[in-house]
Amino acid sequence: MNIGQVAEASGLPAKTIRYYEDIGLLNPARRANGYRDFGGDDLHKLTFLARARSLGFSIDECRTLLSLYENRARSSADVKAIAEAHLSRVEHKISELNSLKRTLRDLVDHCRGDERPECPILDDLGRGSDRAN
Amino acid sequence: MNIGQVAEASGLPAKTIRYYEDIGLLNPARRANGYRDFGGDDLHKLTFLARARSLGFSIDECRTLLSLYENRARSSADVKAIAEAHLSRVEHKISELNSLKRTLRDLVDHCRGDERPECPILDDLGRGSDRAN
DNA sequence: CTTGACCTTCCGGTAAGTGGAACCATTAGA
DNA sequence: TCTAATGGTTCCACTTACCGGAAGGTCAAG
Repeated sequence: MNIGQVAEASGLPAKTIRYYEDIGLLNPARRANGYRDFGGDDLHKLTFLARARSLGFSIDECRTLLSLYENRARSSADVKAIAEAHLSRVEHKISELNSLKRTLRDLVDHCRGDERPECPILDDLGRGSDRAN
Repeated sequence: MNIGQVAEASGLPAKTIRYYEDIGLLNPARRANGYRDFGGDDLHKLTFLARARSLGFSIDECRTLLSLYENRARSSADVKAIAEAHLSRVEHKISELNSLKRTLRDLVDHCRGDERPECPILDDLGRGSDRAN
């Protein structure tokens, strides 16, 4: 398959696929004309990567996950550890964003949003860091 | 004040302050010896920026916010619009992360995490995109 | 006079790609 | 057969918001 076809099939942009090859996640064969020649296993890797990336795993985690995927002697504990670490990162981020959201909501709700210059949002930003959060 | 002192006072690293000058957020005076010489207004700007950045506003938004802050003829509506846009970005991100979290939680909960290779997480990643989310 | 802390600029790197230029290959149509 | 369209190729620059480090200038203290 040409790159356009695996791009279509995997849902990843061709640019991204080339990039993945560049950083060594992939090693597709080459034809005589220099074109990449992707096999079914390459496509499979790419869909694996697409899914893993869509779950927010970093490229480095994807690399490890992929090697575990291809290693029949793996321990599921290793996979789970990566996923749990990622999950707690996500949970941490969510709580950060929730606290951010409350602050922003509060600021926004107190601003009239009219043609006048008075603005509690700017007041907050301008008033150093002596606040309650 | 020297950069180390405003860094201390604003809570921003000196590197960041130089960067902010570089991208035109700031224009501190210079002494004869080439050292930056920060005034009270510079420090005020920096604390404004530190707070705005900590609320997750982009540098570009900070630039706009700062110019509104310094513009006595502003409309609070302009400020509010920026904050609301940011708030909805945050809310959007939160809901994305929540759905991600559910998926990851589900995957993690179904993985034994032992020394055996069987792993529902890898099964999911490897099984194309024919799933329910 | 030297040591150490502080300042300066500049270069490179980060994550994960995206956009574009310049160029080659393949194929369909006039 | 020429040409145009489409789709490959490589390489370089750009993105965000900085951080790390090198090479070197400045300043106060001992």
